[in-house]
Amino acid sequence: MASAPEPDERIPAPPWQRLPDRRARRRRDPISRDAIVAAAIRLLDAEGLDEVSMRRIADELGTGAASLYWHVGSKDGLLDLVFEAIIGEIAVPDPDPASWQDQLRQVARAQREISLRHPYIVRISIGRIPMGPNALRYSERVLAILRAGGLPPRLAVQGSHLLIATINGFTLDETGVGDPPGPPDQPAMTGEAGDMVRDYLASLPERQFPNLTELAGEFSYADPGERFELLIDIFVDGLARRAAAG
Amino acid sequence: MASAPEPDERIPAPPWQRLPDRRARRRRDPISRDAIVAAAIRLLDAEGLDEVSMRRIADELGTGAASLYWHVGSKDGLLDLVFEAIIGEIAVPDPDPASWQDQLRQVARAQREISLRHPYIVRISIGRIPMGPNALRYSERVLAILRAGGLPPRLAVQGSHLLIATINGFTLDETGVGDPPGPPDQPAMTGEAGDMVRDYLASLPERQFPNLTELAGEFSYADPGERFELLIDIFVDGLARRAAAG
DNA sequence: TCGTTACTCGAACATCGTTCTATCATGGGC
DNA sequence: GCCCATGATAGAACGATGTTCGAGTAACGA
Repeated sequence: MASAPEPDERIPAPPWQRLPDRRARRRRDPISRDAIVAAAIRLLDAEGLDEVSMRRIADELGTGAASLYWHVGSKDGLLDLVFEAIIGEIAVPDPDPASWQDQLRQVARAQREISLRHPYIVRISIGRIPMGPNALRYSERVLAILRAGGLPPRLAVQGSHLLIATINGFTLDETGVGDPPGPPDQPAMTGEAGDMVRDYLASLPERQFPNLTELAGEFSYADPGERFELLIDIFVDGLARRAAAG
Repeated sequence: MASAPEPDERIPAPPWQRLPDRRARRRRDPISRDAIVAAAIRLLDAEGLDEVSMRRIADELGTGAASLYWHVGSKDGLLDLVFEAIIGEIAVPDPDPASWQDQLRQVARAQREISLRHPYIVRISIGRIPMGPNALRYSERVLAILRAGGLPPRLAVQGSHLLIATINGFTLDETGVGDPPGPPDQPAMTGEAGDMVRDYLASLPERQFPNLTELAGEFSYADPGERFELLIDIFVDGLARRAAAG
């Protein structure tokens, strides 16, 4: 590319210029829709869903809350954009008929990883029908894998739907308790809190809860990763059997 | 099918309980802990989660919002009680080793029915570890079924956990959109909204979304009941295979 | 009868999402 | 050159939320 004079190139003011001294820093970084979404995600990751408000996001950008509304319309609109942006992070492999089950497992793990990196998305997704470009691309590519695997139309559509919902249920359980840096007034299911649950279950009246008391140890020893692998094993196996039977 | 009439042994309160320890009711005034919970559930069923505030509940009882706090401590504490009350509605059959898979299906259907009758409980349950007496009874009885089916300890615990989470994921999807209770019990993804989704998917660029455009029809004709049966088939089958293998 | 305990509730506080409106900056048409 | 339509900013305020405070009331044991 040669140096053709572009019409909209902005020439920065020379550093020695002191004429427009009236407002030295008048030209602040323009807040854009993308900048707002980025700030929101940064804040959500760092502080959790409950700590994020329009005013907090605006603070992060050095402006007021009212300014955001010109760009994103509402908090709900902003969360739509956040959801779309995050769903765009998930990578779905190109379909390979020979290994569609393994590919489904890959997709499941990728979705879980995203849900762990942004522990609020499942809660954000709740009232929303995901129909942005990234969401459509995601659905399209999951469907492609299932169809390449030979699933009939209805089973493919239902299967992709159920896979996503199932992972969401798991992730909701996994990330539901405890915002990232918040003081654990609610015990999470790991570590110290897991011990608390185990001890409490073990302390129950044995006559009334024979299984809970006997199996209390299993509750504290629950490795989420292991449990997730079990879940996708169950799901993918079951779906494959269903596909072979149909 | 009904809950077992066990001798009511005293269950100690879990260490993270957030309710005030008030068990003495001196007067027969219209306001009591039970009355508050009942009013909250009535209001939640009628108007949906977003429309329910402490002031609205207090109005329903002919008093002020501040009066509720002496009984339930906080809104979160009240929702704990609501969750407990609703989980108490689920009936879990007595274990029968010969038909544990069918019994699991029964449990799954019962849980879904509760989630349809009170479309807000899944969202209420999110930050909560269900450890009230009714929740414990529920877990205990589901565990009993799985153990009677011969599942080893860890698989039984993980399986019961995963079953509940999976159904929650499904129900979240089913009841997520349309918070106010629509007069028809038909979920939100059918009828007019389903047609809208189908038409939109069909209108997408075919080159970029070959599967979505081709299968658009399947999206509008999604019967939630059929899909749920598919889900529990997949899950129970997969779990049974896992039990036989291990 | 008195005092302590059990309970009620109006008023107020902080915070939330959102709207209103005044203002600023800038670029294109005269 | 000027001038105004337009894109964009942001302070102030509205109504609603969960929650706290504290003064008030009723009832029972002593």
